[in-house]
Amino acid sequence: MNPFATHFDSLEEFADRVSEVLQCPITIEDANHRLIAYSTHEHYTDPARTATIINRRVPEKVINSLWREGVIPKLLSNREPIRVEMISEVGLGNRIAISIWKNKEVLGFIWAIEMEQTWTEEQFELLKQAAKAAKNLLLQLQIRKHKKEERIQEFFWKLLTGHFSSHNDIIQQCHVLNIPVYPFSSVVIFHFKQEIQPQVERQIDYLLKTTQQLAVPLYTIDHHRLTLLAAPKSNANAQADIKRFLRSFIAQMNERFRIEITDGAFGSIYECYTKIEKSYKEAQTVLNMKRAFPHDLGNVQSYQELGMYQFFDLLLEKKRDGDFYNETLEKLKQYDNRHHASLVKTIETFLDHDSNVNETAKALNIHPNTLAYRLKRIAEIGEIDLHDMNQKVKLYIDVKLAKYETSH
Amino acid sequence: MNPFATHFDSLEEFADRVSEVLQCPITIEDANHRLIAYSTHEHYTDPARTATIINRRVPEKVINSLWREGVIPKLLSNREPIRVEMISEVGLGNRIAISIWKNKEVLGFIWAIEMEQTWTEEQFELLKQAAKAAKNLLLQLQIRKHKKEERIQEFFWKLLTGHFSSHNDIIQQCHVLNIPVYPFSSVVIFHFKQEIQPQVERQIDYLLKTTQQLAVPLYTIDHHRLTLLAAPKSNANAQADIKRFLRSFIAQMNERFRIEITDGAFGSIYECYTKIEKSYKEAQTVLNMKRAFPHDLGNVQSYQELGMYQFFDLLLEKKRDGDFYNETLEKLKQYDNRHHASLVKTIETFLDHDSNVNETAKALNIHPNTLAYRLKRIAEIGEIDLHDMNQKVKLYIDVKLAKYETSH
DNA sequence: ATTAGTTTTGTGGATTTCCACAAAATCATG
DNA sequence: CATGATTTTGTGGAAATCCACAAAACTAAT
Repeated sequence: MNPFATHFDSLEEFADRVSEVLQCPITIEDANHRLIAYSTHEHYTDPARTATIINRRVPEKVINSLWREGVIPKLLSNREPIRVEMISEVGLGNRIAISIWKNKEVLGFIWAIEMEQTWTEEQFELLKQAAKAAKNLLLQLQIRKHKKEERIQEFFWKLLTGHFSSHNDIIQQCHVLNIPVYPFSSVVIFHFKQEIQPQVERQIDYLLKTTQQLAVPLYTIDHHRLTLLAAPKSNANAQADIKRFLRSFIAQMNERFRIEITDGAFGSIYECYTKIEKSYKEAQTVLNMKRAFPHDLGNVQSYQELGMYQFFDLLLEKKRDGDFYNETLEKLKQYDNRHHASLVKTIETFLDHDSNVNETAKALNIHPNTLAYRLKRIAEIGEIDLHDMNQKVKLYIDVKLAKYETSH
Repeated sequence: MNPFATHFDSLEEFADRVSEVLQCPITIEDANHRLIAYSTHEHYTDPARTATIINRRVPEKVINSLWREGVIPKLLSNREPIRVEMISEVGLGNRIAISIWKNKEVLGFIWAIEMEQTWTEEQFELLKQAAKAAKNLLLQLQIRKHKKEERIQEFFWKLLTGHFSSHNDIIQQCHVLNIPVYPFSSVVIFHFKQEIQPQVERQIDYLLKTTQQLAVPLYTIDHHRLTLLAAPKSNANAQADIKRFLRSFIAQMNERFRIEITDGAFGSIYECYTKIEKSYKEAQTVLNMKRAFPHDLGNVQSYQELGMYQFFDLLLEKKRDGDFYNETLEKLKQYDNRHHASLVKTIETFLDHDSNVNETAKALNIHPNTLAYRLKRIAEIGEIDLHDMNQKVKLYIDVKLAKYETSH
């Protein structure tokens, strides 16, 4: 006899019924640990549950603990209820949990708190039945969500490609689509090693929905790329917050799902939503430049950090028009060719290392005096004063620009 | 009785007649020391005269000597014949010279060599008569020249403004207009302190026609500016040759005529005549940048030396579009405003002096440790690594660009 | 192979730069 | 004007950079 084989008007009603049957507080989450429903009978409740109910989602540090303890991996691979030992650092009491399945996909979880008495075999059996019953209720939710999701996707692409010209129009649309609005935002792009498969999409969704480092009101997936709108909490260290998010997102995708992300980048942080297009372009520029200069821009992620490479596309265009002939560089190249030397490589490395002789010598595996000699020759042959910032800047840009041109 | 009161078919005939009458070699030059005619009777001839005849103009070093000795100034202010002592360093024998006048303008000169016998009063008188007779002959020459000059002016402006698209068309036009063609050329612009008056135009013409450091096939004058096409002799040190020309032209205008030239600049050196337009634009860019950055570009003359400022117009355009927001710079500016400090000035000077602490401290009149402290603060406040070339370059450009923007 | 010219590496000392610490001066603010 | 924070200047020693000189290695010709 199944106590859940009746019709429920809402998921709340269902949660209350499960709670009644099992005599303990019940929480139902979706696959991304968003709160879907919770029982309201008066029972003891642990701090983790309270926090979950208040924020309408499970706190990130709780999720992280559960991953570390192997609880969530077990739930994702196993249809049986499992007992979860107390994790007092994050306020989690003794729990019983079970995942809700549809075919091979996890739709959500039911969490129970194990009260004074240890659960009987019968109680475990009842929880399994509850999980089966929850499946249909969750499916209905999902269908409603999918329809909305499509409209949101289209809206996001319009934002990215600069389809709107008024900030207020955008805000209004957000309200209609129930997209939260934040004061500051930046476009983030991740480049994945493999093309992103539907299963990975769910994993991405999972991480984005569970992260609380910053808000991700919108995201979209396209081939190898995940593009999202990131809203840092404060403006003060927004830059740093986004960087931290990038790092942890890449790490978690790898640790939890063995998905490799080759690269991540983000554009400037803007207040006006019409600037999302610009931020998107900037993020793309960062990715392009990182591909062209993997060595130079290895740990650059933001458009700000891109420095002089910000305007390389502009310069390349002019260079293609035949401008920017650099006499010094041409003379050095010529010398390199005629005497198969490597003056250009030498000056590039020297400038890469902030004109520091020792560091450069190490990087080139040559004696510091050798470097000094070469620099003397470079100054002579290229007719350049290596203590003149303007000349050095021009030469540095031209060297890198020449590389950029051939890398295209 | 005037022995020159007859009709002469050519100036050569006239020169021979003067030579006959005075019993010595005669050379007639225009106001720019170009050879107009010379006598062919067999007499002793000094090396200076030989060289003049072969090159069809007086060698520059001879002209320079004559200026230094005060001979030419005297000829330009005085209608009497004068005796010129031998200047053996430049191969000049004992000479008698007189200027040819029309109203208040000197049209040219007659030079005689004083042979063994010292000239009599009568001979001086005959030379004066010859000078008067030469006037009409020279005037006819001038009229022919003026007409041609107008067509050449128009042609030069067309070249400067990119009116022609084929190199060969241009060369052909040059042949028609009798303009010599050179393998390499660059556009030079001089900016004069005062608007250029007709009298100064003649002085410019004089210097340009007499210089032999490089060829000046074309030039034009417009308000404060003299624009000319300079053809260096060799390609090897063309850059240096043009620089030398600039320096000496400015010096000579000042020394000889008390005319002040505020600035001079030149574009890249091109082979193809269609690139004259580009060289002209480049020279203009140099002048504009020098006006905006007098301190930074004090002794820059060529487009090559302009370095990174070459593309400032391009960058400014983008900056006006709202790109190139530099977080570091904004933070420093903000700090400067709030605490009326001078971090921006400090970092600018530091970068101006190639990141050299001691030099910068001297330039700012502060203790090196003060500078070190400020640099530490700059790194903290601007969140910049002052050993990262890329970041430094970006900051340097943005600092200068901000100045450029306000200077407009 | 020889040879002159160029490049690399090594050595040692003069000079400069860098840092840590501290005192003095200045500034902001109640 | 008292106070604490920030900035400037001073001192001295460790570390690094620079430079001159020379030997060795290498190259490109004859």
